[in-house]
Amino acid sequence: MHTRRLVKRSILGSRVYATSPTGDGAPVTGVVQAVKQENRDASAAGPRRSVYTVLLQDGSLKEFSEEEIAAGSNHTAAKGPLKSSLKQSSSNGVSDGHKLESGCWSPEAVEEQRPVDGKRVSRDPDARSVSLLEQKRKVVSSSIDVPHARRSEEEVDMDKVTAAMVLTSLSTSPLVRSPPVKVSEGLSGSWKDNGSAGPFTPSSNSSSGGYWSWSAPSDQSNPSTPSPPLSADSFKPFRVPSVGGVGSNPPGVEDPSLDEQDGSSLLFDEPIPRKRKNSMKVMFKCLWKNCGKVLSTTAGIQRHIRTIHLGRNCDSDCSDGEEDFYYTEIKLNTDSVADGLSSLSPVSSSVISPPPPPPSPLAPLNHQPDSHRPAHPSDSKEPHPGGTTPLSRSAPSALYLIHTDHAYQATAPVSIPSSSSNSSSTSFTPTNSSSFSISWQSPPVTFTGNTVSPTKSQGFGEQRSQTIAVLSSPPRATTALSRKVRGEGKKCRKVYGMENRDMWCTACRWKKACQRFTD
DNA sequence: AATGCCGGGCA
DNA sequence: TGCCCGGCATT
Repeated sequence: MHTRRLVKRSILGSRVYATSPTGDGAPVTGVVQAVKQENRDASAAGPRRSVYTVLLQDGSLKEFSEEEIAAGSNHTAAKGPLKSSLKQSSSNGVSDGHKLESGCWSPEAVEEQRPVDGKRVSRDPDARSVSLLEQKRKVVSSSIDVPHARRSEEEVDMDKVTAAMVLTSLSTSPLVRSPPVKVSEGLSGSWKDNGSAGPFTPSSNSSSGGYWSWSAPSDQSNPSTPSPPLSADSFKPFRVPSVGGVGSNPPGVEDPSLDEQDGSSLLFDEPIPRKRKNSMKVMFKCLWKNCGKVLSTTAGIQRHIRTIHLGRNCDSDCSDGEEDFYYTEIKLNTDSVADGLSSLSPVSSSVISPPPPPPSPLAPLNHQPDSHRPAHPSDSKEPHPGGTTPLSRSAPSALYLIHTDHAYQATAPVSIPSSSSNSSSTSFTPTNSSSFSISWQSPPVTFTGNTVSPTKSQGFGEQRSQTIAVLSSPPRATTALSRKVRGEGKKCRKVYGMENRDMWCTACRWKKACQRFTD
């Protein structure tokens, strides 16, 4: 049966070589559009039993006898109209042995080939009818190409329009200033490739290297490296609805708009629920001893470190990237502390506007060890303004993400007081120059160690992002620090159940942290 | 209540 | 070191 199907497929739509109809003997290529049986179509010029209607390269249809053509291996979609030749065609194999087997088309075979055809093919004993359907199938599939192409163009246009609209709305929105950036970013590749460390360079601030990380807090699984699969996954869902399921669109044309939609969808629709919360501000904190300077741009913080602490005056070009060691990225949820934090950035608080805040996400708090940095002062607790003790807890409010180029930079838990009910703006102040410690007022917060590496986009590939998720909760800081965050994924117990305990990983069997389904 | 897993005990 | 389990935290 398979062979039969192969034969059928090999003839129709196949590229063949034929002697030139002009008579000069020069070989021409064409695509077989139909096969006729000579005894049924006496008008056919073919001397033998089969006549092949071939669509030639110039678009004309010619009929050839078997001897006049040689089948090629390649299937090529027909591009021209074939109606005239369809009616009387019947299906045949390439060789004589196959072509006259009128009964060779078993209903199953036909059904299998045309599962979507509403008509009952199997009822028709006549092979010609069957082959007619086959022909139609070919024609349909081939004729689809044309409309598709047209449609995709329209779609692309629509996408462009949509993208433009989105852009317009976004760019005019006071809350969202970065999307325009994303557009340009999208051209260079999937914006998700930024990972958690992807630098966004606002068009208005490209030189200063303004940086917005749009990564999700929980993107820890792929800290800094691009994740094509992921982006592809998120790509499809949007692509399908927007393009209408039409395949084979010119990628070059379509991608930008797709990125656009994808991006906007990510911004507003949140395809991957837990991964796309980004109502965060990204700040960069100088980790230098006795310097808690917080800037809003990587360039700024780098410059600061380079000039102030490293004593270098040269441009970032001559930087060896050492600055990266001395600052950390702080991501913080802006939902409730945006205002309080705005006072944080002495430099360009205006530059950072709260990203579109989808209601607060799950709050993994990524915590950066600071151990490596020179004489880190932040171990000392910053006297909390409100007189509350560091561990005092009030209403939970926000979560903060602290990103660092190097996870080992920060060992001491950097705690950020979430200003919730009281002292919203005062609780988080780097003013205490000696340390940038923050005290917890809110429940579990997760710091992610992520590569800040603004330089990454500029060719600095050396920074590796390392993500360490540490959960610390104020109430039981001691135990919480040591205890691992409960994994979200399925564990052996869940997967295999108690009855299949022998299938568990050893860790699960020993009631230890699961090693098989790690999060 | 179920689940995940740390800490600790035992062989 | 491998194994097991009490007990706690989290869901």
